Amino acid sequence: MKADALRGHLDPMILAVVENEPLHGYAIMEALLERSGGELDLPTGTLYPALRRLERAGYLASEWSTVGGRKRRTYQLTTAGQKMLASGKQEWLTFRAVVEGVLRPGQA
Amino acid sequence: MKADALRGHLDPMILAVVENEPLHGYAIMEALLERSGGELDLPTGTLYPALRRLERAGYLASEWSTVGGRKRRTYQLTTAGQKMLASGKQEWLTFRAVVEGVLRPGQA
DNA sequence: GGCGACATGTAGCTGATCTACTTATCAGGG
DNA sequence: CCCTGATAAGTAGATCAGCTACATGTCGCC
Repeated sequence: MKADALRGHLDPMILAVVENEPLHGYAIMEALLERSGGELDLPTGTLYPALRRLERAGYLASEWSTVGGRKRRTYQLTTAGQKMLASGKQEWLTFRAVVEGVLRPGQA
Repeated sequence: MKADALRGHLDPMILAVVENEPLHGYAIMEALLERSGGELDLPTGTLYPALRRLERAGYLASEWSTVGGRKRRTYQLTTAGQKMLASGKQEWLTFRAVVEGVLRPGQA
C-alpha cells in the first residue's frame, strides 16, 4: 500500500482505535496493525507526531504513567474527538462513494 | 471532502475515465465531476499537472487537436497505463479493507 | 462590449507522511 | 555479563501531491 494513500485518512483511524478504550502510542500501533490484518504498519515517525497533532487539535487528551519501568503516554478521546471521529466516518463513506463512482472497480 | 483525502487516489481515477474513450483535460474534469455525483470538482491547477505527470510516467499519451478554434490535448491510456489502472483498482480494494477494518464504520 | 463557458497551463505554498536517528527499560539466551 | 529483540517515545529533515492564484486565449450570446 502506497504511503500517500493514507493521507487524510489516518486521523479518523487513530481516533477509532481509542474510541472504546484509552491506549498508549505503542498499543495504538499494534491495534492498527491487528485491525488492518497486518497491512497498516506505521513507522513511529508517523504515529507519534500524529498523536501530538491530534492532541494539539483537541481531539485527544494524554496522561503519563509508568508500567514495568517503562513510561507510557496514554491517549483518550475528548468530546471534540468523538465528534471528529463521527464526521470522519461520514466523510469516509462519501469518499468511498466518490472513488467507486469514478473507478467502477467491478469493471475490470 | 478534504483535499488530502485524494492523495494517491487521484491517479487511478484519472486513468479510469480515459479507460474506454480518450478525452481531453477539460472533458476529464467534467467526467470526474459527473461520475462522482458532483463531489469531485478538481481545480485546473491540480488536474493539468497531474496529466503531465501521468504522461511523463508513461501511463498516458497525448495528442493535440483543434476543435471549434480551441486547442485540445487529448489523452489516452497506454499499455503501461492499463496495467497501472488494474493494479490501482486492486490497491483500492486493499485500502478500503484496511480503512474499514480499522474504522468499523457500521459502529456509530 | 462584456460575461460565462471552454481550454490549457505555470509558480509557489502547505503539510502529512516518510526515513533515519536518538534515548531508555526489560527479558532471555549464550 | 553482554547482546539482541521487544517495549516505549520521541525529533529532524526530506519529499511531493494537491492546493491557491494567476496568465492566456477562443467562442457564443445578450
